Amino acid sequence: MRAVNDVLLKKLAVHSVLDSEDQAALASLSFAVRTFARGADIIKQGSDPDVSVLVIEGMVARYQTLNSGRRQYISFHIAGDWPDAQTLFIDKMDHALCAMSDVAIGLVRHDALQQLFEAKPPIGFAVWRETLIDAAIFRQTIVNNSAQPTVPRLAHFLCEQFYRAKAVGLAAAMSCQIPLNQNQLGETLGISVVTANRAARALTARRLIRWQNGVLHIENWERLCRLGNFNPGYLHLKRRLRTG
Amino acid sequence: MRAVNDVLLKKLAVHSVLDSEDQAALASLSFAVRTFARGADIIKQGSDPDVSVLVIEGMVARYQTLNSGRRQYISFHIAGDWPDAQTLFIDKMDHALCAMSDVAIGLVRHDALQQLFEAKPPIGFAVWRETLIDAAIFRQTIVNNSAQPTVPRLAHFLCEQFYRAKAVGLAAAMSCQIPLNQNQLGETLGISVVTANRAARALTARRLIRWQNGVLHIENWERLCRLGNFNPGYLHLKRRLRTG
DNA sequence: CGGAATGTTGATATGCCTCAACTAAAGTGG
DNA sequence: CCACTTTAGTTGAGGCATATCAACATTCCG
Repeated sequence: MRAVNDVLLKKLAVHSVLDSEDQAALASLSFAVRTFARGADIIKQGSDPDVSVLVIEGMVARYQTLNSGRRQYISFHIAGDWPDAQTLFIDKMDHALCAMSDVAIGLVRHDALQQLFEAKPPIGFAVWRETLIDAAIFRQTIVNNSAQPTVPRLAHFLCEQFYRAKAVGLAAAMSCQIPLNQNQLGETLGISVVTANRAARALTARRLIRWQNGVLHIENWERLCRLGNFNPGYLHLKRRLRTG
Repeated sequence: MRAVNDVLLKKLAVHSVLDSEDQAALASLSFAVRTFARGADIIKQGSDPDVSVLVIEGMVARYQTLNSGRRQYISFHIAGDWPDAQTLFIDKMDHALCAMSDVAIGLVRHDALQQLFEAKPPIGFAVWRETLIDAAIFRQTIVNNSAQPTVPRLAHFLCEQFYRAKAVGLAAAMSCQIPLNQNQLGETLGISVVTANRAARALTARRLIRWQNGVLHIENWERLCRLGNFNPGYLHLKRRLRTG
């Protein structure tokens, strides 16, 4: 397993520039490492956590449960992501956090973070920036789930996951891990399982992807992006990635 | 027209606690005031603004334009809101900002803000908190637009708009301004104009609302909330509001 | 007065949902 | 090791909610 502070530094470096003093301060943050099995809840909706979660390994997701019992997944997070920097200045969780695969996470106390941000504003700005990129991803999800038919919607979703994995070095040349089953996929895109299945088959039939056992292979990146109207600008990376 | 800094102070006070020194620092921020006519673009998608926008009067919206030409509205903002605190640490606008009604806005330079945040971290935290609440609203919009049928979806949208207006003193006992036409409503909820019309008629027919000329009257708050599965927790106000 | 923007309604088409059955793969316990 | 159950994926059929098309009503504004 990679060292916690390492994961964090590397991730922030993708988006922000920190001097060596700031980096040292970051490295001195103390994290408690915990693991969760696939499917487990990490933070429950309605709770009031005093710690923040950093993903070290695996994939975690935010979701909400509706009165009908249906779940709606909101976003997915991989190593280096900080899914509840979102909750730093917020009292009560308006959603839950769960493990999509077996995961390792680092926990750091909110008050320790707040002290660090007061002492080193640039670090606070870097983390703030992370939360703003998160928000940009939410906005894009609103657009994708509200305004695209199912097949482009799935295409866009896959493009985003792959591109983000690539950006932090977690993707192979043309493949990455997306450990969702088709039921969860439906609850992500706001469609039924059957429609999720048919959308996935449609992309496979057109030879744009292969997707088995939680591993996505992209067969035609160019066309997949075009079909999904995917344009990575909203991810606000410092530079375009090479995608084969 | 209300004084710019006044609007800002009052809004932050709804969510955060600032001491008198911080308040003084905030009051000293200098804003350039500008007005826009209904329908005008305030910031274009793809631009790289060096100023931040504070809404002083009227309603502004974020939206994206799809390749098909269809617009998807993402969020709406009223006096006191800071719609692009979201873009403070972000280079390029991934969406546009437009005026839904005639509006007045205050502009403040990014670098002035950043200096203020370095000098007075609590102010930065308060604004950060604002952006996190914005993000919470985005999350809820994902859930609403992805997982609710059209009539509850509209109900939820109206509940949110009214509740937010109420929270900052911009709503009458049981009514507030929602200056959208039915075309824009459709582009907000991800449905066609016709369906938007029928959803609005359905709520009217059930005597839950009246909605004319951009003014929404709520006839039965209780039932509207229940129908829309609206629970205001995600707005993260310090206390529940009295809603008659 | 005429034209544009907006709201309303009906008819038809269609994309997606639900229901249901079946296959395949992966545990699990005797 | 094999029978059994569970989980996940796949496919077809029929129904329903929403989109599209089209016409008309209403209001606003020049």
